Amino acid sequence: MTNRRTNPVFLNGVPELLILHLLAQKPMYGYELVQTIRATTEQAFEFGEGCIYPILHRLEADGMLLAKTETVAGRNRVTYRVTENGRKQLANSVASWEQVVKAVSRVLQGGENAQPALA
Amino acid sequence: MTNRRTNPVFLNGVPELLILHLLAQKPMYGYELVQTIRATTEQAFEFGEGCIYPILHRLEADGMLLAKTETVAGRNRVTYRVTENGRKQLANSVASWEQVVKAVSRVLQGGENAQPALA
DNA sequence: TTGACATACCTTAAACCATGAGGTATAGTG
DNA sequence: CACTATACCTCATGGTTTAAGGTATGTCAA
Repeated sequence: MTNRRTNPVFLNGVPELLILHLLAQKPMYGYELVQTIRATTEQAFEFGEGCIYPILHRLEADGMLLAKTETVAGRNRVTYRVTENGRKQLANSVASWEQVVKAVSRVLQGGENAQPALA
Repeated sequence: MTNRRTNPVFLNGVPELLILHLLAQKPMYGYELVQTIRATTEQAFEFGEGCIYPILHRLEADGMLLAKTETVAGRNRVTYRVTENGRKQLANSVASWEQVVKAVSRVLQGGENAQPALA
């Protein structure tokens, strides 16, 4: 009880989707992604760095992202951009997400004319 | 890897949401819920019984559902209906889900100067 | 000059959730 | 008699997010 979650419970896979999309728009580094997601969703999502960094590493290892390390103002930065495979993966993820939204809507809106599943 | 999942990866919390909604429409038993979800979503979701039953038990323990056991044609049935608290919880879950959808849309549509799309 | 804060990277244990496989039992069909 | 459908259930596994921690530099104010 005392469900003190910072984020809603519907997030499985969403961080990866958003990361791929944002990086497809413009190369970014991890810390920047964390801030951007929080700002763009108006605090609806607050994915911590412990969520974002592992995903970035995994996507890079899977060939979805390319990393470039640089030094800016004495600090390290690892900037990521999506590869061709990453764009394909993004398209799949978006389609998958839209399918989920559609399926949930179908159940939530099916009130009266819901057909009995069993005879 | 061969990502051979039956369901998409975006499902966290969705089964509970659908269960609450469906039971708010009409009392049902577990096996019926499994079939109904699969039928209503046209196979988009196929939540197994290992997913549904634990949720039913937890929701009942939390006072969101009321169970009634009966015997039909020699077989046991446990029919669930939502309580007053269950309906409140459902309203919260729906609101939460809509917030998630909205937040994801905001990110996915940002960057391309896209116009607000209507459903 | 000290301390706080923002930047920027990272790891790890724990919690949570769906999956997939297994188990029990009855009724009906071929 | 075997097989399928119904109807309940549990459990180990794996994947994902969380929350907390660690490292280090630059900036600004007291």
